[in-house]
This record gives sequence, C-alpha cells and structure tokens, in this order.
Amino acid sequence: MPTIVEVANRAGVSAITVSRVVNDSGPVSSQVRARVEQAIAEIGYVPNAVARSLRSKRTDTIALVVTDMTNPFFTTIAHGVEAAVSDSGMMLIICSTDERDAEEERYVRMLLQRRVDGILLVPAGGGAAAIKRCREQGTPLVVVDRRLRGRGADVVRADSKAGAFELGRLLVSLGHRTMAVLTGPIAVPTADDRAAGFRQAVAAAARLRPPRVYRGAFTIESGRDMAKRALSATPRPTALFAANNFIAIGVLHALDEMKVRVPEDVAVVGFDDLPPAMVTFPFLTVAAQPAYEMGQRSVALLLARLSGGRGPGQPYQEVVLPTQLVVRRSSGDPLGAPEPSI
Amino acid sequence: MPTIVEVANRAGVSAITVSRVVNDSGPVSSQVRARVEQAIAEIGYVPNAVARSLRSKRTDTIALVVTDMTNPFFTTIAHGVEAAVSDSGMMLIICSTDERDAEEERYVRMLLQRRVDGILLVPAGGGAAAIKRCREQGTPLVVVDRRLRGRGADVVRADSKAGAFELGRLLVSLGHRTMAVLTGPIAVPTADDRAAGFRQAVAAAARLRPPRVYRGAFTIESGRDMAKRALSATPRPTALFAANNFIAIGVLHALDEMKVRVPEDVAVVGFDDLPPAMVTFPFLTVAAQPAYEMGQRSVALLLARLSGGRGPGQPYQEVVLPTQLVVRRSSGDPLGAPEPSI
DNA sequence: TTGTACGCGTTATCAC
DNA sequence: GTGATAACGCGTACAA
Repeated sequence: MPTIVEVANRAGVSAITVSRVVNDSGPVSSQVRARVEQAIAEIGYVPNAVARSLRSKRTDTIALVVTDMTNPFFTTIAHGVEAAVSDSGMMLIICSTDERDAEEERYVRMLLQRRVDGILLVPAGGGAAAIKRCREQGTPLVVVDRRLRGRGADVVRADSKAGAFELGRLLVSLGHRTMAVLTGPIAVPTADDRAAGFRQAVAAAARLRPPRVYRGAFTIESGRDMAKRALSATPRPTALFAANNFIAIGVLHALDEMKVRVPEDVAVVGFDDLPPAMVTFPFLTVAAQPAYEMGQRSVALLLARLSGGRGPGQPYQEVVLPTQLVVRRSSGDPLGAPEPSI
Repeated sequence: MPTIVEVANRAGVSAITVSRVVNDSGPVSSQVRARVEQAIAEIGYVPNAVARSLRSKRTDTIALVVTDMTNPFFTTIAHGVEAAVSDSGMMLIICSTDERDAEEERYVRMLLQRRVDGILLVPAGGGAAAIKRCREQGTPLVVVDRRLRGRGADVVRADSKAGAFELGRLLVSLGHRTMAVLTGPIAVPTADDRAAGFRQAVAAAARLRPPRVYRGAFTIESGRDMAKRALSATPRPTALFAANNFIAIGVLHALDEMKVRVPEDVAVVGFDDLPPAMVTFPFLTVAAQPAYEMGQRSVALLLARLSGGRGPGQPYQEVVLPTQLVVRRSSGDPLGAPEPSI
C-alpha cells in the first residue's frame, strides 16, 4: 500500500508537499501540484486516515449507541443521525446494547479507545457509568430519548409526560373510567414519565379512579403478557395505554388471541408511531415522537460541542421536543354513543 | 490524556511492559502486573486504538453500506450484521447511499482511507467502481442482496428468481390469467430476477399471456404510481406482484385510494416480508427473504477472508439463500370460487 | 522476566 | 513556494 513518501519520491518533492496537495492546505505551485496529482493517480495512493487521526487527534467519527436496533423508533433516529453525520463529512458507528448495561459499558469503553469524536447514547439504565467515562476522557456525549436525573450531559428527548397526558385526556374525553397503563421497567425515566403523565390526565378528571399501572419491559412479549393480566383484572379496563410501540404491538396480538375487539371491546392507545413507510394501514392512536428530528438535533448538539462553539465548560443543554397526538381507529368512538346505523 | 509512557513511568517500568499487561501478550510477573494495573487505574489510562491500528494495520472495524436505511429489510440485515460483528469484538460503521452511485463511491473512498478491515456492500447500481477500488487496496468486500454480473467479489443474496417463481405459481393456481409485475430499475439484477422468475411461472402455465412488467424504483411513491398505471391497462389485471416491500406498500396505498379492495377486486403479492415486530396484523402474501441470516452470513464470509483462512487468492463464493413463501390474505381465494356464506 | 531501538504514516513547526 | 525535523502512541524484533 503506497504511502505519502512514495508519492513524494515519484513526484520529486517532499512528503509535506504531497500532504499540502491532498489536503489543500498551504501554498503549492500549480506545476508541482500537477506532478503530485499525477504521481498519486499513477501509484494509486490512498491517504491513511489512521495516521492522520494519530496526529490530528480527531477521527471524524461519531457513535450511536441504542438499546434495540430492531425497534423502528431507534432506526428512525439512526436515520436522522446518519443524514446529519454524513452532511458534515463524518462517519457513524452503530452499536446495539439489547437493553443491557454491561453491553453498554463494553461498547463505550471500546468507543473511547477508538477515540471517536463524540457519542450519542440511549442509556439502557441510568447511564451513569458511561457518562462518567466520557467526561473523564473529555469526549462529548449526548443522551438521547431518556431524561437524566442529574445534569451530566446534553440531552435530546421528546416530552413523554405531555404526550402521555394528551393520550389520557383523549380517553377520558371519550368516556373511559377504568383504564390501565402498560409501561417499561422501574427507574427508566421514560417509562415513569409516561405513566405519570397519563395518570395526571386521569386525575384531572373528577371522580375517576387512578389507572392501574403494569410494569414490564419495552418488548412485544411483555406487552402481550401485561395485556392479559390487565384484562383479567376487576373491574376490567375499557382502555389500555401502551407506553411504547413494541408494547402496543404485543397488546394488539394478545387482544387478537383473546378475541377481544379493538376498539369495540377495548380502546388502545400507544406511544411511538410506526414509520408510515412500514405500515400498510395505520390503525393505532398514538403520541408520535419526532424520531428523525431527534437524531438530527442530537448530532447538532454534539457538533456544537466539537467545534468548541460551546466548550466543555458550557452548561449542559436539554432539548425537549413535543410529541404529536395522532388519533386513529384504535381509540374508538365515545363510549355510550349510539351505534352507527348501517 | 495519559499515554502508555506515563503509566510506565508511574509504575516504574517500561512502556512495553505496560503494553504486555494491557494486551495480555508476553510474560509479566504478578508483582509488576499489579503495579501496572494500579497505575492504570490511578491515572485513568485508556489505550489508544488509533495508534495501535497504525502499527497493527488492523482497525477491527467493518462497514456496511446499504442503499436505504429506512427500509426494514436493510435494517434487519444490519441487525444481523451488528450481532455477528459484535460477537467477534469488532465495531460496525453504517452508511446509507440513498440508491445513489455517487454517494456509494464517496463512502467507499472514505472507508478505504479509514482502513476498515472489510466492507459489506449493497450496490446502488452495478457496484463496479467500488469493487475495483476495494480490490486495488486489498480490502475484502462482500456484496449483499445483489447478484453480480462478473465474479469480482463474494456474494450473499436470496434466491430472487425462485421466490418470484413461487409467487407466480401461486397466483396462477388461484386462477389468475392477467397479471402485472411492478419492479425496480432496469439493470438492477434483483429487479430483473424477480420479474423473470415471475414471468417464468406464468409461462409455465398453458395459454396465459405473459404479465406486463412495469419498471420504477424500489420506493413507495413508485409503487403507488405503477399500481395506478397497471390498473388502468386493458385488460385490467386481476393480480399484482410487487417486487419489494416498499413497492407493495405503495400498491396498497394506491388501491386504497382508488377504492379497489384487496384481495376481493385485485390480489396482491410482494417480495420481502416486514419484520413481525412491526406489523400488527400481517396481511400481505410474500416471498420472505432471510434478512437477518443474510447479514450474519455476510460477516462470516468477510471474517473468513480476514483470518486468511481463505486468502485473497481463493475463488469468490456466492451464497444463495432460499426465500420462504408466506401466504396471507392479500393473495385471496381461488378465482371463481363460491362466495363464502355468511 | 524486562528493556531498547525503531518504525507505522502523517502533519505542525520552523527554516530556507 | 518548498523542505527538514520531530512528534503523535503504540508494538515488533531483538537484546539483556
């Protein structure tokens, strides 16, 4: 593999001159430039970015660490990230932790060894270890999709609480009085916020019993399981709130198996929309998060840190994006309304 | 940022000894090891993988270049790739070319500069330029999901022709006699193979007119457009074959808009399944590709090249995986069958 | 078991 | 406008 020195020899110049031509840094006479360019073409020189990084201390690479690459919500974020990263001439490393803290730690360690310029992280749990590591090394970190207890990093997330509140208010306005919340693990802020927002909406209505809250994982299996438990409770809920898209899918599967009709027998609302590209016939009423935009904004925040515009001394920012209420069939008509005449 | 030398000084040893401790290469007395490990912990040393790569000429990084990150088929491949890559302690760079040759070239150039250990490529077009570049540099390349004209690289793909043939045979057996194929661009082997396979199935039946073939892009918009054109043809087809998942979704949207019922008025079959995770109620009859497995097999092929087991001199391999026919509602019942009594 | 010398490919600094 | 020198952080080859 030819090096810059070999190009230099062939062109009869020094290595640094070749470097100047390649990077367009510093003055080079047009004659020399031509000779160098020809030499490059002749021997097929490809600059070595590894060596360059060793000197420059920049890799022009950032990493995105998500909890679940199969979830379209995260792949949509990834898409937004990729677009933004590519625009600024960098490359993107993607890691999937499978919601496991240990994997998250392993990945962050590897990424820091590789000296990536920055990390976008969807923490599996609290993310404390990762945040600490990054800070020690001075590598910018943006936490995506999860609220942070302390202020330890920039954050980009959607307003889970407000979105859940809207869904709750919708169901209340449709006349539901017994509802259940199916959400994710304890201590995951996203899971808590959504439960809290929904409960608040119910509490705001007079004389409604607070919804029962089921805790599981953000998975289809867990959604299915929680739905079955919720429906066997007394009194049986007339509406279910699934705190993310996978839980919602699990719920729909469970109801289908139980021959419970949606929305006729039970209304269902969820968090996270499915990308329109993937859904043939949208059905589910949801609070949609702006996933693509979240990806882009995360990169923007990271790049701002990198360009030093906001040095490491600057206070951390939290960008909270609004969700959008999308009402579809699964939430049903007002309870007690007359049956439509056929 | 502390270096290996600083660790060495603090521990009162030489740099190479620290290296031996960190990489567990070469003998180190347990006393010295303890001293070194303590020094590492105290000053928070994080090995520099960039410098290591410069020496070792390996980056332990591979890249996946796809045409469309929003397509669940490719994200499923990516998921399989990620799992396999992670298992072998490497990291994964992901690039999305948006089906543009120029982007593909740009990405490949950047990746080769970064000295990635290998590249998995879903070519936007023929992929000739990328293949040539990689070969010149001696970087292993595996082409994914596309057949190659010449033998210039390892290939992992599904059997598009056989899958399309099965779909065609199904429709023929259901009694359809006028059908249309909605496929991707000319010169993309995948698009051609699927059209050819389907046509062959029709030709195998006696006295059927060959299906009309529409050419567009592998996008929802294109699918919608082609569906409208196909349905306004005379004689009007009773069945449509969409050559990938996005085209199929576009078709379903178009038919919905035109108030054409599926499968009552027109039967629809497609290529590529949607991951079960994303679909609430599966509806479409498809030839499903083993996307996840394709991702894994691609990595396996790449790693085989890397480990030298199959040196660069070895002949290129082509792995062709079978598709699976999944019959659902969209393909309908046999034509002319009595209406089901309610 | 431990250490010395050198090179990996590039670029910043300073000199001409 | 061009070049010599050194340094980035690490690991191989060899010596002690």
